[in-house]
Amino acid sequence: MVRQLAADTGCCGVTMAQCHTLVELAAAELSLTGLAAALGLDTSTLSRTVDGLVRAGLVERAEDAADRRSLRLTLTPAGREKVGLIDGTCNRYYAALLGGIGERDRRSVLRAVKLLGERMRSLREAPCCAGTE
Amino acid sequence: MVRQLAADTGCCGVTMAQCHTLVELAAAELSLTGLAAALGLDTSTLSRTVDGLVRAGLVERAEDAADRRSLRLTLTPAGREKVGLIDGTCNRYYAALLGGIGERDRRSVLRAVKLLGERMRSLREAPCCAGTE
DNA sequence: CCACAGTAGTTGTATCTTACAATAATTTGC
DNA sequence: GCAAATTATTGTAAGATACAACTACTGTGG
Repeated sequence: MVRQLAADTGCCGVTMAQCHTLVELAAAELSLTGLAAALGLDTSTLSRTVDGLVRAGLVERAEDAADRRSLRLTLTPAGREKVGLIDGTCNRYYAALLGGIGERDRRSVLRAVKLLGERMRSLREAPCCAGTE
Repeated sequence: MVRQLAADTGCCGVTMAQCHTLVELAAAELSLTGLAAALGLDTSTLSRTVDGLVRAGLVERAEDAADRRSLRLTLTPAGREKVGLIDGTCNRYYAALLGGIGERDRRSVLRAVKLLGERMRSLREAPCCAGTE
């Protein structure tokens, strides 16, 4: 059962939700609501996710002097290190993914993914069924 | 990217897991283990997912005459109707997605997605963090 | 200035998704 | 014919997520 946990938390030792949160916090220091908006999740969800990250010593909750209701969520050094690890893993994965694709195709794939991403953002609707993966 | 949009709620009134199961069953009548293999999930998970679909009147569990341990999982008429609905929704979504992309680009996007899919399947590793967005 | 409306986080509760382990019912292989 | 393998179900456990209720604060209009 411990093994299951390790396997399930295959993202460099954190869960997916934690991973997304860390990466988002690496991009910008945020409040909880800011984080929720950035990730499109509920604040209650994020509050608990952040709990886990704080317990893991990867994130710190600091008071915002300007608004005492608000949090300033920051990565600890360990948190930054973890993000580096995550980035490395992702990059290696993408490299492996693209590595098997010819030079010319690769360029077109990158462009296509960019196009699709933009298009998806502009639709921003609840779709249905991810399709063939 | 896929995950972000595919996740979240209501796939035409069924959950995501149910949706995947239905679509898989529409492609082929399967046993529980067959379904688990097709979807890469545990049989216990699928057993419960199927429970829900049976309760919803979308799937039927029938005995397999040849092997009385085994199930023949089949869509009910309502189940088939639901799959039609799902297909329609997906198709409309994809149409909307591609509709905003020029004719020439569209072809390249389709090809790129195909390439990526093949490449991913051949890697088949724990991916770690869906990446940006 | 102060009551009251609005905002930020947390906690309670509920549902969904998933997996591993144990179990019951069968089938199959020797 | 019995031991070993297979099929499905159930028990247990964890994470992800949302909505609603609650607390603590901020900011405004009288």
